[in-house]
Amino acid sequence: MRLTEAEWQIMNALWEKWPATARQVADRLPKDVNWAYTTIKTMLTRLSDKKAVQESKKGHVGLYEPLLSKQTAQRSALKTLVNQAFDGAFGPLMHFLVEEQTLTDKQKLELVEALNKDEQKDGGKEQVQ
Amino acid sequence: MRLTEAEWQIMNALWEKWPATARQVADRLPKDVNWAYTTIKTMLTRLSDKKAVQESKKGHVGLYEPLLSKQTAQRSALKTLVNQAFDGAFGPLMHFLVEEQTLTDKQKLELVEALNKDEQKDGGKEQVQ
DNA sequence: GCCATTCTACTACTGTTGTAGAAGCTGTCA
DNA sequence: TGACAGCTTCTACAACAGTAGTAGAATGGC
Repeated sequence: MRLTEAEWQIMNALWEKWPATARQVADRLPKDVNWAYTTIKTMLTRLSDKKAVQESKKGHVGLYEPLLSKQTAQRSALKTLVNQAFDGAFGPLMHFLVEEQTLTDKQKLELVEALNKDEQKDGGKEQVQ
Repeated sequence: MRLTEAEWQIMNALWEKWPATARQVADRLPKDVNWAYTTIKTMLTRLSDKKAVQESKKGHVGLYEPLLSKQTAQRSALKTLVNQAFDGAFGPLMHFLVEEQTLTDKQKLELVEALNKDEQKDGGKEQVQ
């Protein structure tokens, strides 16, 4: 499932807490996103057409909830990125992240920690320090 | 600079080796990309309009070369992804990469190695370029 | 010199995305 | 009971993305 930029905004707002009405979604959008209410409705309808969200009615008011999980969407966005920009392999992406002034030292530290935790989980071999 | 999916294909072919003619770009596209020659020309022209490539003439034949580096394009694609899908922070992306069955053990190893190398580099004195 | 091939420039069509106005329901409060 | 607030559906439309046809200029082989 492919989300457009605007759709990500909506979905992010929805993932935050759901079910939600269109109004609630609107209220949760970043302040710099100044869309008309109808714009949000349109987006939600389109997302519903794409089966990324599900709409139900409480009275005459629409309630929305995600059908697509954030994780799944992230996974597929990442896959698209890797395919189109990093020769289809994670290696180059990793390389890029580590080498290309993209990560702060703090982030590198976090990454090392995450990896260590992961290694332990996996059965604990050598540690990174 | 924002590249569309089709534009990535073209740019990838161009980054491979340049300057290149439209024909050469066409020949380098993945086999499953079956675009008419004119489609590639159109793309190259659009990329030239966007200043992502530069066109020059050798006789009446166009020669193309990238103005936008792959690295820069990667960086900005990554930034967009992180902003839209990972709450604008690299932490969640890292977390995702490490935790979500995305990385093979081999990739993790590579990553650890890259990080270690990087630490050494950063830990020492200034770099000579 | 002429024809087939190969380029180039220009134009066009289609679908998708971003954005929103208009107008019609419904519940509520004075 | 009627005015209003707030919701909904419908409709629109411009910009962009993907894709390619057409026509004319240049080139190369014979």
